[in-house]
Amino acid sequence: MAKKENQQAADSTEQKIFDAAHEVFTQKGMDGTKMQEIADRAGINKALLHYYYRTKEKLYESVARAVISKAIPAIRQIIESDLPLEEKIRRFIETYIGIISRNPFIPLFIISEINKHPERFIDSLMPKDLPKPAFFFRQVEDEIAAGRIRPIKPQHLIVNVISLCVFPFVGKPMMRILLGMSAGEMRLFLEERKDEVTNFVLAALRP
Amino acid sequence: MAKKENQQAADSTEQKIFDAAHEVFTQKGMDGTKMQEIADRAGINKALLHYYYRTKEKLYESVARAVISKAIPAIRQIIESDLPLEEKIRRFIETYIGIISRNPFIPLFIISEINKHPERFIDSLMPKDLPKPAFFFRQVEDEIAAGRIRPIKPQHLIVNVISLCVFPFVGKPMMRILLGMSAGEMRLFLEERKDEVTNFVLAALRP
DNA sequence: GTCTATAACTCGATAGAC
DNA sequence: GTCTATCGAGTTATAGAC
Repeated sequence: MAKKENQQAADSTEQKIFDAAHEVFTQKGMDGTKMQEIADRAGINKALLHYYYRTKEKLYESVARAVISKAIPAIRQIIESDLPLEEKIRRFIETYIGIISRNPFIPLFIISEINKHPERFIDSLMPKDLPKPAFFFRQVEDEIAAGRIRPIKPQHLIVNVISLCVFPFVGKPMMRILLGMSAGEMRLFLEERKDEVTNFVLAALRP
Repeated sequence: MAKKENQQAADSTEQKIFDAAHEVFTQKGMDGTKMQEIADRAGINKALLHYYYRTKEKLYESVARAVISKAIPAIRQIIESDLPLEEKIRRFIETYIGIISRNPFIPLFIISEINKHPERFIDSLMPKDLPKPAFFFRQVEDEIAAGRIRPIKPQHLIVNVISLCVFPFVGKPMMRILLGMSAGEMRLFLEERKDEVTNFVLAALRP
């Protein structure tokens, strides 16, 4: 199992704090998180948190930065690759849903925190190497011009794909209630999403 | 303009408090909201908040209950109607995106708060008259059997439609950054979603 | 009903012993 | 490095005058 890159050994105090903070912050957000809860989960006391990370703010930033910079590169690589469009869409969906399944709290964390502090994210937490969708857009337009897919604005296509991948995880509790599913049924249902989203998107693109 | 149903006249103190609380709670959530800010926005002082709603918790519950019970009936009506499937999908998307456009903070509020306090929602805030998707499911299966639409699990169809409607609004700031849009461009882009989602879904359903 | 003043409490942060 | 104890700022909640 991989360690957090620029962190200490997995069971150092600093790492235990970081892991505990990661868990609590991503589930409860900045405001909802208490330093006491992080300390409890790390099996130490509050004073130590401040010894390693001077303030709650700094600990939060450390977590947020790690979360964001971990989420982006995989996506970027696919978006900017020169795979043919259909294969690119397949891999994007496969990879994206895979990441979210393994980190189900991350999307809502990012969305909530961007909404609450847009400046902080844009100014200091946003990585500089965002995916550049320009090439992907040209690719879509070429396929449309060649009559191989139905006309659609590339921006809408990308937003549609992301929506179909992310939202069912973000809105899981809502969906469960609406569809009347048990926790187990919901898990199975979400596992089907890779195939479902791929089929749905490719079907929508047929000329 | 309609008044909140079971509330006092629109400019009574109690109503002013409720409206202010509605605005702040839906944008900042339970934890992010300060009673002082609600008091300021209502043009009164903190003590009065406690006079009308004994605790912050009770005020929050009052708002949350109103938000949820307002969001559901319009949807329910369409889902359970006996319109033909295509028309039902058209109206659902039209209505749903319309509601969200006019109340852009509501979806994220509901999603965040369900995730933070699932028990509270399910136990005490969920209305009893949830939309019953059973009839809609049968309708989808009939269309598939008749060969009029491509085979798809009805549960996935409904989740797909909701995802396409809701997520772009919830993830607006993220989408703006990714697509490099100005606030104005984003507004126009979201206005196109009614048509885009309708076309996309109906295209995906072609046999 | 509405206000001012303040009590009671929560929580991030620090001091200081070991 | 780690702990206990405590401070101090900020918030919810109440007491009491008008």
